[in-house]
Amino acid sequence: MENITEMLKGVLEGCVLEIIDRGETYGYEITQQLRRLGFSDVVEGTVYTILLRLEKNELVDIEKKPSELGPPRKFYALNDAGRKELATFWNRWDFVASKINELKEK
Amino acid sequence: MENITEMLKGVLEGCVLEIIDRGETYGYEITQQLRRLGFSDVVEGTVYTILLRLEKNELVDIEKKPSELGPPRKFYALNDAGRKELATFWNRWDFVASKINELKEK
DNA sequence: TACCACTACATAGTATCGCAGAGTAGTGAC
DNA sequence: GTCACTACTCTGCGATACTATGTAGTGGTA
Repeated sequence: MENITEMLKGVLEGCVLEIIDRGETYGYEITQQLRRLGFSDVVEGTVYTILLRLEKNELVDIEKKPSELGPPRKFYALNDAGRKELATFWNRWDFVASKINELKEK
Repeated sequence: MENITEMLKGVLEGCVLEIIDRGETYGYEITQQLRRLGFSDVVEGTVYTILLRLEKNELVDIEKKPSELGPPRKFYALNDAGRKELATFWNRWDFVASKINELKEK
């Protein structure tokens, strides 16, 4: 799917939060998951800027662990604020999606 | 609903296209419709920038008509390119929405 | 030994979009 | 003659995803 960039604004960060909530993970892996999900054009740089933002906003706990396959990994886990933000995100999504679909249907 | 600004990016323009497709209309009226739909914080400035963009991208035909209630109105109607863009928008929306919901469900 | 592929993180700069804020104008009511 | 409502325009800003590039560790292979 082409040119979904603008539509991803405000939702990609929520997707990253959701993925982290499923279990401690790291940037490279998150990127792969998003690509597998269907957002095949998402690149690492995008995910890392989101992760740094989450860190800056204190929504995640971080732990650095060595990898057997390359450089050390930075593992992310949601803290309380992160879980709260995730819930807020889904509320916003449900609201917007329902309104858009309402417009679409009738 | 608060802070849905980012989530509206790439979506609001599509909504405006859809509203115009329902029948020739003008900026002020479109703003009212969006607010009635539930996007109550949408302001005129936002809609007008979208309309100017649609005009610049040659997606609409424009006709100026006098109003009995105030200044003359600029009526917008989709041209072929506009209808094509609208279809593309809904394709993108269906794709993104399905992927997000997929992530949400499982 | 040299090169390549894959893993893994970082960041400066750019484009796009919705929004805030202010202004201009026309009509009618009180 | 002030106010409310209708109606359009414009400048500048903040947030976000993307582009492009760089760094670095590991393992395979020729």
